[in-house]
Amino acid sequence: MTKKDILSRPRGTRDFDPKEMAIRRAVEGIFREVFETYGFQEIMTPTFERAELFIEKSGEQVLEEMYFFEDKSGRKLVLRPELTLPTMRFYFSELRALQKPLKLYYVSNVFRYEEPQKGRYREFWQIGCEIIEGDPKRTLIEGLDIVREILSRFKILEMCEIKLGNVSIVRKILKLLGIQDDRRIIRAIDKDDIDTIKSLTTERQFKIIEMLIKTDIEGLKHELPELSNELKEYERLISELQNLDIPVKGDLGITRGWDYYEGYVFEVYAPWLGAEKQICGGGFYDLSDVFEEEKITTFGFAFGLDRLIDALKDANKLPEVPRRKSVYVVSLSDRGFSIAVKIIRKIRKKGIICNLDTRKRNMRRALEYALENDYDVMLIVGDRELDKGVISIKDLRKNVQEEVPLKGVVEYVINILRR
RNA sequence: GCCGGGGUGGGGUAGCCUGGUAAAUCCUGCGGGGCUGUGGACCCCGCGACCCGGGUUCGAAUCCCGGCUCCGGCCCCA
Repeated sequence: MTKKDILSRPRGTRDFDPKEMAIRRAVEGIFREVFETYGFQEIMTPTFERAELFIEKSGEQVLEEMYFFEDKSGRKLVLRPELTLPTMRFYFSELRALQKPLKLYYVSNVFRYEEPQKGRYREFWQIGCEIIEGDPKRTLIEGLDIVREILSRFKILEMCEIKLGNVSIVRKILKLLGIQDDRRIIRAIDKDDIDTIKSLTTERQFKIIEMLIKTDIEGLKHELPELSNELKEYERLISELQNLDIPVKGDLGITRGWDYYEGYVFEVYAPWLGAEKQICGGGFYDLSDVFEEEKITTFGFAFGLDRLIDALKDANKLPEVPRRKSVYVVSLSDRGFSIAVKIIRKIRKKGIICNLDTRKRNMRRALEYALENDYDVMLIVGDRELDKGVISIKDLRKNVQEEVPLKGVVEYVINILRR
């Protein structure tokens, strides 16, 4: 293990410097505000879970894409690859007594063992929510309205696409065509892979699946009259959402993780991101079999924080990071330093960002430092001042300096910062 | 798992094709000084790097092989 090895990060992980963190916190803050104004409450679940929680649904092979390990007593564990299953586990084990609809949100890191590339990391952050129990139609409208609000707060609503599909309809169509849960076809539908579909289907099946991909509702209604009620409802819902200024587009080709989704599903795209342009996805799901519980209405979605931030950067729509007023204190002697510590304590108590020179810089460099780092005020605690019982206070914005008696310093500083 | 392009001080780079003078360019950063206590300037000094391992060669940052890793594209995506 060389020094270089020790200094390198695990593949697919990132460090965030102060500048980046300020952006992330600002973005996160907007999410929190929207979720809370919509009546959601925050939860947090463990970073790792029993592997069985995730295997139960999709089988052992999903371990391939997860960080899997055993603890000292041989318990099989994984770093969580998503947050819907942990949230529902939490719900069924401890939260079921809470009143419904239960609206929960989370901001958490998740882990997937995949090849990193643009917009894909092995550790990334999801901000999402779940709505547990409620009328499905109202839940969908409420859910998509939050998505609309979030996109609107970030000023990218008009630039994004929200596509609404329905995996139950897709499933029924395939069943009516005599195709039984064929993952290859479903995958091909998701990717608009016409050639694969053609090679796997008869002429009539192909014709109808093509209608499905194109979301040709009229054509489907004509070919599959058994489904006309559901298709009509789908159309009606889309136009209702549009009337509510939620710009969804119907797209029956959206299949998402076929495994637990059921009913309406949606995805949000930021088309300017290229290959990995999906920034949000979700829908209704059914985990009753995993937890051996009665079926209840559950809906959720998650934004990929990292991708959203990429999208905001590329579109030049990053939220403003609020700037706080700040004070820099320079002391030119050890005697001055201990006086400075006492003064700075009082200023900090007022909630003002305050820093002091702990490097023994000379006056010139200290001033340069304060200016380069955008401080508003600089206090000079030097022997010359202390002999007179004062402190020099420099307004760095106006470039004026005054000597102020020790007792009046805090008030004087606050006064300058108020301007 | 596959394909393509990269990895040179803390950050950004030149050098690589066409190996060679004492092992490296420029910008920036950082520290100090000029200026013994005051404006981001300027000047000076200092700090600091060829991803790792093998090979070819008298000689490798440079060429070859392998690995790691980063970027991008596939595959996959609970």
